[in-house]
Amino acid sequence: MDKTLAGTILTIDLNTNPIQNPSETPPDELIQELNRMKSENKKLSDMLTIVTTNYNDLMQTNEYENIGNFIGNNSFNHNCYDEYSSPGTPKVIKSNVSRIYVRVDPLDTSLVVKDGYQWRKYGQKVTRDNPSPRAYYKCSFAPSCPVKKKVQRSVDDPSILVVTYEGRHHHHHPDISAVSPSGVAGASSPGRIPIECSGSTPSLDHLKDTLTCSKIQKAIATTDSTEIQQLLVEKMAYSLTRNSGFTAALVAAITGRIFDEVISAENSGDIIVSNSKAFSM
DNA sequence: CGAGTTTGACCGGCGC
DNA sequence: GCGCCGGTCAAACTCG
Repeated sequence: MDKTLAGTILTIDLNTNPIQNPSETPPDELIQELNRMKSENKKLSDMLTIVTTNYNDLMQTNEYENIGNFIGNNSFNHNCYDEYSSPGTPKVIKSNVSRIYVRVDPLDTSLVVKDGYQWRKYGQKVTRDNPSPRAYYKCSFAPSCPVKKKVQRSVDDPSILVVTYEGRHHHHHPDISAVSPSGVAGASSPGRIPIECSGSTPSLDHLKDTLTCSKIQKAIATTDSTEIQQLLVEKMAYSLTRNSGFTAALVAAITGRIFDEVISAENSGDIIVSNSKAFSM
């Protein structure tokens, strides 16, 4: 278990399995920006602000449907969800609908995605445009919870499950510890940033409940907490790992910067990581 | 025995 | 109006 921040970021890089979209153009501007910031030895908070701005721009200008999350078998993935309608239709924002992708074992025929919530399957159907069946689930944790999800294998790549969430959970995450080996949880709630903190502080709990992608910048602006900033770095790094070039640049830039701060803090006796569990893998 | 899954039937929206 | 298709229902079934 590597509990260092640098280890966390590197682990994100190793565990993610970005699938390149052929139409995707590498965010060269971001790579250059990160390299420039690192060379100028900018402060982490400054880097976050700039990266977040570019991150939001990237998310808003993508022509293809929003990202997904690419992970190993039975792991949990998380990301920042834009809420688009299905591909092929005009880019219309559809409320409370999001889609993620999960890489699974192609030989595993079960349509099960472990996201920490409890789901009840209520139907399965073979659709016209995809030979693999689509499974329908309702959230069973809270009787009144309206959230549904649909799980179906990608027609292009059977090793990828396409999970479509509809609605938002209006209850707390039922089992935050059982979600993933990384201990990162809460991402099945569309539009929310998955943050887990074993030592709950009011500020972190507030973030956990209220942060959305559009609020990242505000959060950065209103907090001096290195811990929260690091969580945001993790969040953005995860989302941007679609591009291997950018991933490498991001990891190099941010981990280099964080490592510098950690080493500096250790030398000075300051405690930077107040909640190591949030970063442990 | 209760909770979850399976699966065929049914319903409603949409295009022709 | 009709047929197609995605989504949902609900009885039967399975499992712990």
